[in-house]
Amino acid sequence: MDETQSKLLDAAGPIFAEPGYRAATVREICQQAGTNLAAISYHFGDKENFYVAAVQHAARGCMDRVPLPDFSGNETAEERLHLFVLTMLNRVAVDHDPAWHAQLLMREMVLPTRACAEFVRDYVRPMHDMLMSIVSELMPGESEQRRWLTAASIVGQCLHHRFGRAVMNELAGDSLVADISVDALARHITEFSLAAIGASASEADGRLTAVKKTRRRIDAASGELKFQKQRGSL
Amino acid sequence: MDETQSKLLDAAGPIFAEPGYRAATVREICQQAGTNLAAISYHFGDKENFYVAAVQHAARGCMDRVPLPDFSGNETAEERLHLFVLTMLNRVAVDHDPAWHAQLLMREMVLPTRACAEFVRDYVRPMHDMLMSIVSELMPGESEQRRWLTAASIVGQCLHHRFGRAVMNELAGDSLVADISVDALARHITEFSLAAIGASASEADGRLTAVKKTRRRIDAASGELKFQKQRGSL
DNA sequence: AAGTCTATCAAACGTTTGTTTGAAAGGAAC
DNA sequence: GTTCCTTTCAAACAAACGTTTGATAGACTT
Repeated sequence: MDETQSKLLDAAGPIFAEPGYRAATVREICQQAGTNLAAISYHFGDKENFYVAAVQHAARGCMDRVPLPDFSGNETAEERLHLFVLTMLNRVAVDHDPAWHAQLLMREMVLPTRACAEFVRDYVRPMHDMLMSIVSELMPGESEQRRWLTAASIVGQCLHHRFGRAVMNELAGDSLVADISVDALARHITEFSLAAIGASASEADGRLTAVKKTRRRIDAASGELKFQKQRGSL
Repeated sequence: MDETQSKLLDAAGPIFAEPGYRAATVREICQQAGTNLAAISYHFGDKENFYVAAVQHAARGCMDRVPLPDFSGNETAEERLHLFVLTMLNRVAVDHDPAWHAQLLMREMVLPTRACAEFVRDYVRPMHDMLMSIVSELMPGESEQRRWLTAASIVGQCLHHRFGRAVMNELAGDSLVADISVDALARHITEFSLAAIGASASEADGRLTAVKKTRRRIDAASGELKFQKQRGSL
């Protein structure tokens, strides 16, 4: 990977993520990257190809920063679900140092473009497969559609704390009710879902040693985990 | 309301909803509305004010089409939750005749603009209050934050079938696993949430007469309830 | 040392953008 | 019929956009 291309992709992320594709100008991106105006056309052909590359770049960055947990094999399904939820929240709901990785990917999810298929294949599919295997183990004998719906319920709970953030902040006002740590959030979603499935949530709550280990690893890698306020513009 | 303004707002909805604010041109909107190019500047000042008006217009349209249920008072909390979920899904997850109402509002939710505060006040807040009262009745004695988290879990499940639709279609491929009716979806989310809360889901499932009545009313008002594929462009 | 390929640069290109302008048209009031 | 106010219209405006151009400099090959 050329150095100029890296600089362009890094500079493009926040600009594509914040005001969107159309509002982002190649002039601003190039200026931010410290390159010439013609650099994008030269290296990527045109703006649209460059955007697709930026989405892939964001997906790689997001996966590198918060990798999927690799289970040793002796965790219970409940523990694995808790770890999955925690990982997912750290990927999408938490603003890490460069916050635009997740922002750009979430934009791609709601407003899919040409980059969507690849995004699903590289980023979404692995998470989906992992969750489906956990859910299948938690509710054996159920139909595939019921497991699919259950997975959708779990994912929806996680994603809501990204997509609904602006509205929830507006809704909560000065109340501290929406101010909650990622760990508490993961615990709630896990217990909520386990109770819904019918498994014993309290049973899973007792032995979460593996969760604590991974949580520490994520904390160390990502530094600040607090939520940020966001207010967009037109 | 002037007739020209109505025509402009109606024409603007799908154009603002589909490619977004920046990509929408006043020329195309005016041409679609059959008005002169200067009409938007004349009646609304500038494009940004006009966009805010379009969002308000969409919110009114969406609330008129799928009004909140007015409970007679003798429904159980479980029935009320089921009705609420069904209403919410019909508002956000289903593409009605003019599909752009919900599209524009969901865009406003994820990418908030100046129109967000008013959108929350008029559209989101009433739904939130209703859900919170139901949840409070379902889990008495719990802290406000736990009720808030529970409400977020329920709302997140509903919204996911709008925000995650493109990705879920891509994920499901040719499989029919993601092809599900709104009624079945509402039933799943309601049972899932009731089980999570700890209330008896089967108890609520037995007597859903009020639900059936309202569902018929919604069906009659909205006609086609099937999901639509959507594939965006840059 | 001459030739070749690649990357960068300032400048300019043609288009499209939101907005403004001044004239023209339509009523309502008197 | 004259005046006044609102609305519509075609035309033009300046600004910003993505992209292209031709020149320049450097690195590598022969």
